[in-house]
Amino acid sequence: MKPKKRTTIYDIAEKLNVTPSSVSRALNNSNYVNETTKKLILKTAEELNYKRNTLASNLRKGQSKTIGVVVPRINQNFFANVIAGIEDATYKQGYNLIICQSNESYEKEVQSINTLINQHVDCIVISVSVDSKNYKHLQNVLDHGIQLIQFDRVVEELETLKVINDNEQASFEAVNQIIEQGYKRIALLEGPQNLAIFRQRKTGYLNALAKNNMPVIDELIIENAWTKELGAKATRKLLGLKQPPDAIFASTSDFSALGVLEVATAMNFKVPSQLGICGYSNEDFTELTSPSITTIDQFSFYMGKTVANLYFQEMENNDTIVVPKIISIKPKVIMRTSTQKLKKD
Amino acid sequence: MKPKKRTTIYDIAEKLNVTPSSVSRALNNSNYVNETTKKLILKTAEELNYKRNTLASNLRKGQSKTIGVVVPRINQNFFANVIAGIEDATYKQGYNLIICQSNESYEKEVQSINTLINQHVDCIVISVSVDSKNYKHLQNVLDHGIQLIQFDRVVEELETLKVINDNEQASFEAVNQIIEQGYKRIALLEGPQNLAIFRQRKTGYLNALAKNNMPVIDELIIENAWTKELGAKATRKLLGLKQPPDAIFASTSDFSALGVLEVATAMNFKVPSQLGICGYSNEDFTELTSPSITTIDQFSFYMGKTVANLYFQEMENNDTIVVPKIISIKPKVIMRTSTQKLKKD
DNA sequence: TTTGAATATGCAATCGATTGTTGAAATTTA
DNA sequence: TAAATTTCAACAATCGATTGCATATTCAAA
Repeated sequence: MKPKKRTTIYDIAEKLNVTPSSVSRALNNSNYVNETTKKLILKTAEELNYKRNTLASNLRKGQSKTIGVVVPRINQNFFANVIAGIEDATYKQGYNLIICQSNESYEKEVQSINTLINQHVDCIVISVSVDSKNYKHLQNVLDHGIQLIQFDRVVEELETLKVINDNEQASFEAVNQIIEQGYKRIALLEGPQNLAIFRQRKTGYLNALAKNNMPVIDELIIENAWTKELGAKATRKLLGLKQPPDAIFASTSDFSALGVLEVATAMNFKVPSQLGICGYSNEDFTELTSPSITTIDQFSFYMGKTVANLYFQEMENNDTIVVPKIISIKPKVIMRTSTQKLKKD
Repeated sequence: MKPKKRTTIYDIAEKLNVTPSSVSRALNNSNYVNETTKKLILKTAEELNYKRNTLASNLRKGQSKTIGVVVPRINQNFFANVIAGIEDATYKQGYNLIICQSNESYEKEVQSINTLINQHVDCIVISVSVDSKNYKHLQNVLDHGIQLIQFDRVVEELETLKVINDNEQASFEAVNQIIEQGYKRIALLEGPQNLAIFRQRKTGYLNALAKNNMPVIDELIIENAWTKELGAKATRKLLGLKQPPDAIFASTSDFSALGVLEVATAMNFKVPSQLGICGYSNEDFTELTSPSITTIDQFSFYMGKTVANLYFQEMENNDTIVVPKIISIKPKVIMRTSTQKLKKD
């Protein structure tokens, strides 16, 4: 590929015998150019197939109109939807998106952050990896005067803009509904407790038990069961107990819930009559399994849009002091067959 | 957010009483700096929390180490996986990804391309939208000396690097296997024929019929049935025929196949005994439906990696002329329950 | 006709990093 | 000791666009 010479404002200027300044002004639709000259410049630019060099422009203007996004995995439904939502909103404002995935690795997360700082992005949007050990790298973002917005998996101690789900409330409601269906021994598959979202979901579970005067049974709470495989493993253990649970709340993810369902089916536990199952995230597949899986919808696309709009909104009152703001979106329990012990009304 | 002053090479230079040139050379690990000075500069850079301004660097060097990606939808499994694959490979080379989604709209596709040209990306990777009317915008990419790689949905007339699936062959094999299972009247749901991939899949279908001496029955070929809803609609029509098909090949997508399955179930057609169903793409959900859906795996993640590596490879022999190269990946038929009319061996 | 304002354009510095050229100092070789 | 060579660092131009300041031109008002 030969690196072709691209037309610049100098080329246009030379051709028309004006200065680059005027060309620049014309292209930026400034008032300080004669209407006739402006039209002529625009026409010539078109003819020469001129494309502004954003690099140069950004360098001069000290901003990049670019937002960096760091997520654990691009190809996970929830994150893909959030990104789609962000893209949808930012595109309309003429902003670009640079996407990085951390692959749940702390090192890669740090490197991604550094790249984005180097790129002079105007804002960094992040959902931290499980593996996140500390938040020096996030502090660094702030130190560089770059707006930082955390979503979903947030570091609570760090005071930044945040868009989160009300995990505790959602979890509380889900467990409540499970109890209403008549389940008595509800197991919990919990996620890595270093992440706030998983702690909150656990709290919601505990609160629901307490409200219904149900005891907390330690052997029914399984740590770190947040993938399909770990969910399956946990289920094998749970269903092998002397007193197995009659419902399993996979608070970590729908993938985990899928593991539960597969093992339950293999072990000949009838779902939902003998075993209720509830997941988290409303992945597309949850309505396609048989039985379909009860889950919690997080409004991921909307979440993405909210993140983007939060940024634009904060941009506007840039003179005032930044108040760490938290937007909490209330997720919705999607009741499906896997927890329908009672007949439907 | 106050736009903080960031440390530049000038700050470092001033502090150490050397010139910016030396700082630059030290940071780039050039040999033309004294080893002691180099260490000192590196140490000071660290202390001052220096981060290279990639904009300036890129402007000067005339390259951006950035690859632009345009896909119809980010949050569609196939594309998300391809992107993840691209990201995986480019990240290792220190490249960044700018992602745009066309939302299947020609206008947005053109705009996205223009943005990427402005951004001086080194390469543009695209899978065109259904709505793509012409390819002036793609030609424009080439005119600007930017490497262009098309994948999956490619414009055949345009001679660029391409990474595609062998759609015809895959389609041929799938239909063959369906025939081997004993199905006699196989319907085809075809996609918009302006896209080559859909034409190829149709050809594969026709070839398989011909090879098995089976007639082409016009009323069994349904145009433009490429979403879940259109797939469902087509199925209602097909199953209402005097002589309904005993198998439906949704060559367009798994979503379409899902529509088929739902309608078939609703209309009390037994799958696979009365009706065989085959989709395309191996979306995650296809193994979770009941029955699970036979489909074709396109190795999406691998496809992404291939695209990225193709670029890096072409970069190396940049002095030679660019030969339009096509890499064809052979997809794999995933035989599942939905077409298992015969007992398994 | 003169003054003043409004309008248009040019000049030159700037954003931050890179790099070819040049020259001084240090080192090696004769 | 002188000459030749190597090593290191400074200087200055450059990438392309933007913008504050200064100047020139035009036009209307006095």
